[in-house]
Amino acid sequence: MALTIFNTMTRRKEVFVPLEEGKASLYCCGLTVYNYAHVGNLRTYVFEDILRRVLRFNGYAVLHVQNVTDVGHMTSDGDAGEDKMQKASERESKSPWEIARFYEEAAVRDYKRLNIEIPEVMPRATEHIVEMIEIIERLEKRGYTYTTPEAVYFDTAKFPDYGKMAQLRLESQRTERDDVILDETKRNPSDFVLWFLNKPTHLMQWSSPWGAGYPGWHIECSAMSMKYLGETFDIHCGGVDHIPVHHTNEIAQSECATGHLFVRYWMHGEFLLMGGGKMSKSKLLEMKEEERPPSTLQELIDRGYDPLAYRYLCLQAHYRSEQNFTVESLEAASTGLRKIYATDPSRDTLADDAEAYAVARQRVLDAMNDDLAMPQVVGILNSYGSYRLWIEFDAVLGLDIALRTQRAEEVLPTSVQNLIEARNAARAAKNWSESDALRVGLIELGYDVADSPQGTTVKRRLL
RNA sequence: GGAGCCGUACCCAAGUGGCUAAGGGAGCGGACUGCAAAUCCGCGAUCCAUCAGUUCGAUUCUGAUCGGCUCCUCCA
Repeated sequence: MALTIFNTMTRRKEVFVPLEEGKASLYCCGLTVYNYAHVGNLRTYVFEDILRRVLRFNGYAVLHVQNVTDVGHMTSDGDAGEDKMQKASERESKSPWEIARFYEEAAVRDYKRLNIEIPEVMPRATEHIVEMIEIIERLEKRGYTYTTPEAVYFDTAKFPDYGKMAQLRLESQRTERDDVILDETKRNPSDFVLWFLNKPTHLMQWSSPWGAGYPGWHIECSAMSMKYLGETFDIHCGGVDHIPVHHTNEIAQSECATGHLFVRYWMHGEFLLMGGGKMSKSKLLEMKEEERPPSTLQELIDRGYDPLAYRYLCLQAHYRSEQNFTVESLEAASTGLRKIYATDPSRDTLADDAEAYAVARQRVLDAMNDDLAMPQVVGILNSYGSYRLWIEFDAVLGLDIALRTQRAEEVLPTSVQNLIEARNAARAAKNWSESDALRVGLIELGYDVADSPQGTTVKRRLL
């Protein structure tokens, strides 16, 4: 089965045909570096990692770009909102640049722990101001902009296809809510900022043809994606929340600047839910201690979970479905992954039957290529329980199966050996209380103890 | 006010107009063990929120109702 992916633009599954044979260009809206990535962010990055691995499994050379948003932007298009970079900067008494680097490094660390492959290019917004200005100039030349004392705006009325992907009906988009601050200098509510002007309190400032200021939020993705992937490229990813605003605006400014198609396939990852809704600080605080799932990868690790258990959990829900994240589901994933690691290569009957193996392999491949149906992939793999099959598809799953199963062969430290000897002696003497106490000691050190007719085996716990 | 999504066993979660509604975890039964843990084997929804309708036949299509969520505002 040819690789098929769901394109948000057409709302249909489409066969993936790249622009250039054998190559796949991929841009993922990425890191905002004013705080640690939370597990919800990470779910989306895991999805994108699976996508790049599936593309490669299908033989494509992948060029994957993920931006680093290190410019803070105002919450609203006006001047009244809070800027998250600036806020973090004040909170931690560091410059915005230091904040950005710090959290960028933290994110890369999370990536590695989750076996998320580092994208080939991770451009920083602050290092591409020139490219952004160039695009705004192109837009200006073509008559798509207007300038007020507040900012240079994109005039959405000039782009008839505006809001096409999000299926926005602009006439009914007029917000009724009073918590949204409107910028009175805008011509249309949907117009958005390309370049902010006259914001003296903003810490990051650059000079531009329109005056000192800083870029609007959306322009960085247009500038950096086109710089590294070309004016038209294959796949653009992000969270579903980006569909109505961010990606809608990216399409508008990119296509108006170049005059042709920006992205061929749009893919969006759904949200991770906590406590029945999108995760938020207030919601987390409302939850009881024992029911509150970890919200960052570090917290997850501190609470004794393996990062790959979280990755495995992500694989068990489809990327286009919301996923409930609970302590219980994380526990379940953890146990499930441990059992995968316990798969016995010597009992792999499927591996010896070439025909049956080919059938099984094809089933998995078909599921994987059907819009990344990873829950089905995992389901099929679990039902076969074939070590060889797990290993082959671990190239996509990224669960370190070969590595972890081999680790069980390692030599035990002498302190552990001594405990085992002592316990064996106690067992020979049928001194069960002593034997049990020694076993507790071994378990506390992180070892599994198993007594069988063939003797006692002790293995380090993997998860 | 507008747009859209979802509701499958105790939990997480696939799926299909009609063969036995995946898979995982928990639970239960058994094997193993001195007892355990781990592991292995077996069991689990006559039913897919509710109510109508379309259909020879619907969990899967349509409509309504109830419940939950998301977006329209920075957001994965």
